[in-house]
Amino acid sequence: MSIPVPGQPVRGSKSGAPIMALFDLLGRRWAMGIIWNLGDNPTTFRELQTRCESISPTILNSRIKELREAGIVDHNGGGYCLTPSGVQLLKHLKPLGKWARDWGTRMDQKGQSDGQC
Amino acid sequence: MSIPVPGQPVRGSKSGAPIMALFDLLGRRWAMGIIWNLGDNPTTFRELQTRCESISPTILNSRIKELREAGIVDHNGGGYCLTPSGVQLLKHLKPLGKWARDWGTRMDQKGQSDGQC
DNA sequence: CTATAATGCTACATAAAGAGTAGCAAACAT
DNA sequence: ATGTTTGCTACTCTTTATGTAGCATTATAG
Repeated sequence: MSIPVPGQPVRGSKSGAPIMALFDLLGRRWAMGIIWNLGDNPTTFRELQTRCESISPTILNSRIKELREAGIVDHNGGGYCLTPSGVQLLKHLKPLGKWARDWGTRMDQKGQSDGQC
Repeated sequence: MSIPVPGQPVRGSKSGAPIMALFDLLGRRWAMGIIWNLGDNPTTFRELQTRCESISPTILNSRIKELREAGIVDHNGGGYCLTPSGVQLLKHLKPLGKWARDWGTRMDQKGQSDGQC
C-alpha cells in the first residue's frame, strides 16, 4: 500500500491536505496501536508483535515500513523506536486514553438519552 | 464489521483496553475523516459524501452506523452531527492538524538525518 | 567450532474490508 | 403529478488483512 504524502492526492483530499494524509496513514489497521505500543524504549519486532497481542507479521512489517517512510518510526541497533516527530505525535494521542476510559464508562451505563446533538 | 466495545476483546487487547477499542474503531477507513468533516453543524449524508471527496456510500454508511452505536455521532432532523462526547473526541483530534502541517513541511525538505531516536 | 536461540523478516493461501456504480423508497417542494 | 433531495441497499470487483510456516542472519553458549 503506497504511503500517503501531504501535498499529493490522498484519500479524502485531492489536494493532499496534511490532516487527510495523516488520517490515511493512521487509519490503517494497527497503525495507532503500533505507535502507542512503541512508547519510550527501543522495541524488537517480536516484542512489538507480542505487545500488539494478535498482529500478523505481514502487516506489522508493512505498517512499520510506512511509518518509517513517514519519519515517525526508526530502527536503531536495539530495536524500533519513535523518532522525535513520532514522540510528538504520540503525545497528541495520549489524551485519547482518558477519553477512551470515559467512553468505556459511558458505554457501560448506556441507554440514557445520549443527547440529540 | 462488528463494533469494538471497551471491556470486551478487541484488536490489540484481549481484555478490551478502552484505548485499543478506540483505535480499532478509529483505525477503520474514513472514521477519523468523517468525524473531522462533521465539525459543528448538522450535515446530510450526501453533504458528508461530498466533503469526503471520494468515499463510497457503502462504507460511509457502515462507518456512520458504527460511530452512532459508539455514541459519537447522532442524527437529528437536519442531518448527522457529533454527540457531546463526539465533540470532545474531535477536540482531541484537532491538534493533529497542526502536527500534520509540520509533518508536511518536514517531508518536503526530507533527507536530513531524521535522528536515530 | 557447533548447536541453540533470537531477530527480522518473506511466502502463500484464505478471509474480510473497501471501492464504484446503479438505483430505489420515502419525504418534501413545485 | 412531477421533480428533487435524502438516506440508503445491491451487486460485482479489488484491495487489505489474517494466519501459519519457515528461512536467512547474527548473537550467545557449550
